[in-house]
This record gives sequence, structure tokens and C-alpha cells, in this order.
Amino acid sequence: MPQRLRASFYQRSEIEEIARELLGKVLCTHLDGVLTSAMIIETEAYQAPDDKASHAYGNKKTKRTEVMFRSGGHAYIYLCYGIHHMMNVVSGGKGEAHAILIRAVQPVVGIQTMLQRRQMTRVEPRLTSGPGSLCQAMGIKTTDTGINMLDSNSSIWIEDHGIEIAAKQIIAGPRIGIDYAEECAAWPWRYFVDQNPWVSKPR
DNA sequence: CGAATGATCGGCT
DNA sequence: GCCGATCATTCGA
Repeated sequence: MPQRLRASFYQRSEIEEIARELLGKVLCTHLDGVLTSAMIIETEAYQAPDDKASHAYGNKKTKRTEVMFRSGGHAYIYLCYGIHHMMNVVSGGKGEAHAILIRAVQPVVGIQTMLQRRQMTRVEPRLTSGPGSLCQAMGIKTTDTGINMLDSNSSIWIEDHGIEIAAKQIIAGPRIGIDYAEECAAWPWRYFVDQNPWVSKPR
């Protein structure tokens, strides 16, 4: 039976473990009255305060990043390039501004709804491959930021379907689109499932 | 108050 | 494979 991830999963300090273990878990949304779910295939860890790529670098707290300082299990969603929504899983304890970006998922439930939201007619990898795309497919908006996924009646949550991704199938590499972060850009905090067609493009 | 800047995507060449 | 869209947020004046 699918089971929602509990506080003990999110509220650890080892963010790289959480990012790795999120692979194979199932992200679910119940928005606009429609249920959709998809298996997580690709993640990236952002670990403040030392990570220059994180919005909370140096523990810089603003109105936007405030959500990241909450306890693990909240959803941090923001707009990038004026168009794209990004879904992050807040982790660690309260005051630790750690977050994990979900970069790609594999559709499970509500594929027709995803196609409509993306204005597509055929199922192809770009339906949910890439952080902006998967948010659009699952109906996630910036106004959903701050949702507590630990609430049993929240509209966004993550389930464990008992799917294990073998360690040898998990590839770690540098994160995408953060060249400005200098030495942090090389840190191998991107995790994805080897050979999976839903992994987002660059590599 | 104005300007610069992205954790990107998709259409066009 | 490259280029332009597009806007919330942040920072400097």
C-alpha cells in the first residue's frame, strides 16, 4: 500500500541521502479537483548556507526564501525566467534552509490531465522532463508554495510505493544551470536514474 | 523607483 | 543546436 512519507524522512540533515532516496518515490498532487501522480526520476540538492547556487546562500532570509527555513516536509515553489514554476522539497530541521529540486518525473496517474495542461496530444519525455515542465503537467503553481506535505489533507504530497532504485542505477553529477555558482557548480548533487528516458536533457 | 538577473523551455534555423 | 520570451524578486540609488 502506498504510504505518505513521514516527518522522519524529510527532517534529516543528510540532504544528499534524502535527494538519493527520493528517486523512485511518487509525487502526487490533487489540484483543480484532479489527482495526478508521477515517479521521481531526477533530483538536485541545495544546501544552505555554504551553497552559492541556493537562494538561501549565507542563510539569507527574504520573503521568498522564508519557506526554506521551515521544517522539512514543506514545498518551496517559485517562478524562474518569468515562466517556469520550480518545485522544491524542503528538508532538514527548522532553521536549516535545505531544499531538493525535483527535476524530472515519470507519469503514473492522470496522464490525460497532464497532456491537457501541457497542451500536448502525444506522450513523450518532454511532458514531465525538466522542472518547469513537470510543474505545469502536475498543476503546481507558485501560489502553492509553503504547503505542508505532512498534512494528511494537503493538496501536494509524496508517497512511498515500495520501489527501490538500485544504487548502481543512480548516477550523481554536477547540477544544471548554475554556472554562476563558481566552485559549488561542480559539486555532484544531481541524482538521476540511469538510462531512464524521462531524465531531463543535458546529459 | 528603476534595472538586472535567473535552479528553463520550446520553436525555429 | 541556438536564441528569445517574460516577470517575481532582489539590490542599488
